[in-house]
Amino acid sequence: MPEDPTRVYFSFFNEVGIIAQLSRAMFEARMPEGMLLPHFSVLNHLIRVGDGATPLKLARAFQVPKTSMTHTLAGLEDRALIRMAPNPKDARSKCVWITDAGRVFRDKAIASLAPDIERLAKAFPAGNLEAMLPSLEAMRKTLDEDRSA
Amino acid sequence: MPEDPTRVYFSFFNEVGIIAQLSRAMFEARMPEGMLLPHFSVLNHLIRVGDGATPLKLARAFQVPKTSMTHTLAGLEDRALIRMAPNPKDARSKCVWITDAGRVFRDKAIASLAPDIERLAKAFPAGNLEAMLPSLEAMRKTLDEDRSA
DNA sequence: TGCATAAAGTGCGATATCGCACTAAATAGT
DNA sequence: ACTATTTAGTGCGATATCGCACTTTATGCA
Repeated sequence: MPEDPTRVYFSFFNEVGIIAQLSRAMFEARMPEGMLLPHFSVLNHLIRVGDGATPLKLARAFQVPKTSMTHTLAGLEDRALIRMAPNPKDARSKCVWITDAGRVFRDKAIASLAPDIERLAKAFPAGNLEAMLPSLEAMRKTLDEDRSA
Repeated sequence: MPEDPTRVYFSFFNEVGIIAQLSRAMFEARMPEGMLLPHFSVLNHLIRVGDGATPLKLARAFQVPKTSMTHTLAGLEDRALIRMAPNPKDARSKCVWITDAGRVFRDKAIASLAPDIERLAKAFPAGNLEAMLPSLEAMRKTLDEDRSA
């Protein structure tokens, strides 16, 4: 019974959409007033991948329009969690550096999320998720390339 | 090498978030001006699950605040794709019915998405996705129950 | 029955998101 | 070297999203 394949895609994207929504809400419930998931995501990225990248690089990494990244970075800079310096290699451009306060914030945020993760882990062991990661990455890349094409 | 389990959750939610974002953009690129994914999703739901439900029921089905659903339904009603009638069982409430125009719109939308799905299916066969569906549903339900608790 | 509480829907305000178009700077092609 | 084109970032405007508070109706409880 080869079910209507279209249905499978719709179901998949529907589930993914709701999970994204709910997990984001869960994250943001732990954040201090005005701090949103994108703020945290950028800080996390700066630490994991390294800082000094340009806003455009970050926008591409997160697959958001550059105007959205500008907005997110402005919020982080206002709170002194990042610092924006002119790019010595390109005067049109900037470099984004995380500050000490930014590192502290990121660490605290992760710590504050621990209870949620732990609770989730009980119902949904990490190994279970890990198995899905390669497929999800593949799908993300497919959509990504499709978009650019 | 039992990697930091927290990392796994972060990666998972990160991938899911980007997929949700990109797939939504792909969908909306096919929609006529002003029609968004939530509009389509509601129409699709009304057909698949059946219409006559209240706005609150729909809000819960999609895990969005009821104000968001009010907004989405208003858009659909303005375009005469749904009809809102008073709920005979409860004067506070309403019932949402899909119109003929709504059915036509939904069918056309699906048809217009076919090329995208087909393209995706080449890089990412439906069977591959189908395998993930049970896990995704389980995660969605976990988050859902967690939220209500 | 009468009153307190809860629930359904919406108006309003705040803000995140994002497309468009602009400026300034780099790059390509002659 | 000069001009045309491309690129990085952002201001602006439109709108989706969502929290809060309010109205109206239902429900629970004495």
